[in-house]
Parts: sequence; C-alpha cells; structure tokens
Amino acid sequence: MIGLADCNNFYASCERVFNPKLDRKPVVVLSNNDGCIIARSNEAKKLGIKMGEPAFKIKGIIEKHNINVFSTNFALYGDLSRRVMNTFRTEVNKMEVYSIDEAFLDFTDFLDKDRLVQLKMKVQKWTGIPVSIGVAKTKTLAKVANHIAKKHTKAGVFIFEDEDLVKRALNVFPVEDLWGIGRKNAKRLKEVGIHTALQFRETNTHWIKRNLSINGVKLQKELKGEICYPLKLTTQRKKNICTSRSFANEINEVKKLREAVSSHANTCAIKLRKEKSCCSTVGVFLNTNPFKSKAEQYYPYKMFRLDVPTNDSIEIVKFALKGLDQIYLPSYIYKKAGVIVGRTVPESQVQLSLFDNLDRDKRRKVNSVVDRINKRMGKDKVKLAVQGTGRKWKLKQEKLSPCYTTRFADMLEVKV
DNA sequence: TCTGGGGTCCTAGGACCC
DNA sequence: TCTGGGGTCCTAGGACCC
Repeated sequence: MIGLADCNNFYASCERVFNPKLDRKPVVVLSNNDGCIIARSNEAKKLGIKMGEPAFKIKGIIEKHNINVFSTNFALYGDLSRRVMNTFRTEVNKMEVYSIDEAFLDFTDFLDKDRLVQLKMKVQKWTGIPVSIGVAKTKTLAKVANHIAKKHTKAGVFIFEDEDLVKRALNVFPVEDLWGIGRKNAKRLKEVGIHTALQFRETNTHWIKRNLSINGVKLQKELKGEICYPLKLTTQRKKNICTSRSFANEINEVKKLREAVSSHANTCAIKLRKEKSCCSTVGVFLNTNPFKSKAEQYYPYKMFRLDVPTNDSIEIVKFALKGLDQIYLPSYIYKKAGVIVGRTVPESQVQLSLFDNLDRDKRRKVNSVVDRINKRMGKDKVKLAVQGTGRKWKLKQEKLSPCYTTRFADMLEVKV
C-alpha cells in the first residue's frame, strides 16, 4: 500500500508555527512580488478567497475580515518541509518526496489506522505542521484517499481498505479533481458526459488513449488498482533549471535588464553546482506585461548550445548576456526576465572538447571558493560586478515574516 | 497602481538516414 | 499519367503537476 501524506494549507500553516496569534484566524500567503494568493488557511477558504486570485482584487475582503497576509518566505517553508520529511523518515523505510508539502510513503508493512494517526500526531508535535494521510494501492488512489482524509474525516487519515469502498468513493469523486486531469481534459470529459472518477474508470480505453494520450490510460489503470507510477526512491537529477522573476516595476533600460539577467544566470549556475550537474544549453527570455492588453506583446527567447557542459557562473552569465543583447528591443517595456539552463549532465561525466581553451580547473576553484564564502557569510556577499549593487529590478515583498529557523538574527527570543 | 515560479512528460511534424 | 517503405532524432507546443 502507498500513502500520500500532504501538509494542510502548508505555507499558511508554516506562518502559524512561530506565530500562534494566527491560530483560528484567516491567513493567506502571496506569490512572489506579492501578486497572487498561493495559500489559504481554512478560515480564509471559508471567506471565499480563491487559489491564484490576484491580491489587489480582494483588497476589500482582506481589510474587511482582517485577514493576515504574508509575502512568500521560501527559506522558512523549505526548512519546515525538510523537518516534516525527516519526521516521516523516522516511521517508514521507503518514501518519495514529491513536492515541498507532499510525500508518498511505502506502507507495505504498515496497514494500521492507529499507527497512521500516531504518525500524523508526531509530525504535528515535532514540527507544528498539520498533515493528512491517504492510503491505497496506487498513487492516484492515495491522492483520492488523501482528499477524503482532509475533507471528510476528523482524524485526518483514510485508508481504501477494499474495492467496494474505492468504488463508492469514486462514484462521488468529481473527475476534475483526479490527479492528472487538468482544466482542458476535464472540459473535454464533461462534454461527453463523464463527470465522476468512476465513469472515467469505466470509459473505453481506446477513447481515452486517443483523447488523453498514454497518461489517461495510466490514470485509468491506477484507478483500477494497477500501479503505473511506482515510488521513485532515488532523487533524480533535474533536466532543466530555470530562474526568473517579474519586476516590481516594468523595465525598459538594458542596463537594469543586464543586472537582472546576470543575477538569474548566476543563480542557475549556483543551483547547478548544488546538484553537481553541468548544463549543455543556456537560454534567456524576456516578457512584456501580458495584462496590458493594449500594449504590443513580445516574448523573445534565445538559446545557446555549449561545446562543453558547464556550471561556471562566469561562462553561464556570459552566454545569457549575449542572448539578451540579441533579443532586447528598446521599443518594449519588460515585466519579466529569466534564464533557463538545460540538458544537464553529471559534473563527473562532462565530455571535453578538443578545441576548448578555457582553464576549467581554475574556474572550478574560483566557483567553489565563492560558494564557500557565500555559504558562510550570506547570499550574494561575493558576486559578479555585472550583477550590479542595487537590485533595481527588485521584487515587491512587503509582508515578509522572519526566517525563524534559518537566520540567527531572526530567531525568536523567549523571555523567562 | 496591482496578476508567481519551477518543473515533467507526451505528441505531431519536420529533417534526416538507408 | 505514373514516384516506397522503414526508421531515428529533434523541437515546439501543449498538457499536467506543485
């Protein structure tokens, strides 16, 4: 049996851990740039606040109901996520960390509701984060079980013990809530009269293959209890890494864009080195503001293939800036810029080029010294001059909570 | 005024090979 | 008038996920 453990309203719950005044009060967390709602406490959900809604549109509701609003604080959420996952690890032998707030747990020898409840309580006690756990034969069914655990049980745990229970649950489970059915496919399915998960499970497989591709067929099998998505027990190297940000204020000057792009490129290089990967492609893109319907839109992208895969900051920044020069047009005003590095290979398996004249050994040493200094003294203490000093393209983050667990200056003080 | 960021996988179609 | 059959690889775009 496979369990899906999912943190309830994760980011909102994280904000509560060190700020108990927020208990039972509505809490929302905003996306980067304080743009959209990306997490809501149950109280906020009850007020009708929707996922992904732009914050400025619900300003009235926020003020009227005294909703507690937070900018996104990934240092905090990432660290609490690590703690939650480590707590799971104390109880199961095999698990797959699926996202920042979810893990698939191997419950092959663990089918006991009381132990599930205990696990849930342990996470709550050790980390302060509430979780729900659903258990079933496959990942897809575990997702359904998790839904039920969250919405219809007090204990927050639910097990699909037999096929009859599965069938009854699928019969009332909306097809659009299935894992792998998105907006487009949900619409398509409803048009032909498929509204519930059970109806989907009984649909002709050829029709599903034709209309939803092989993924739809796998989904159908998983609903029947046949595993198509086994637990991934080894962490996979990322195939692409992207760093991008919207600007708080739109930008036209190429100098500021160069600062933003080189910073994103440098971040990509740092992420690569952390993964012990090198990339074989470097791409850069710009976006105008898509919400300005009157303005002419421009979404350029330029990618380079490298002769020798690299994770050197200087080299990746150079390619990104070269791309920027090729796509930048002064007649547009830009809202977003980003860098994508792709086709990664393990650092230890880089194919050298006969015509390479870069002293890669030296660069490797420089990067590792810079990484070490920044780890010890703080992010960006040492950076490339082209990144600039001002971060004039800065994000909007007006409601940021402290990094309680990852920065000494932000630690809570207890007076006794 | 104000609208996020980071991923994966699949498919069709084009280019190329023999 | 009439022009085969069987492959691989790559890419862009679209779907999905959190």
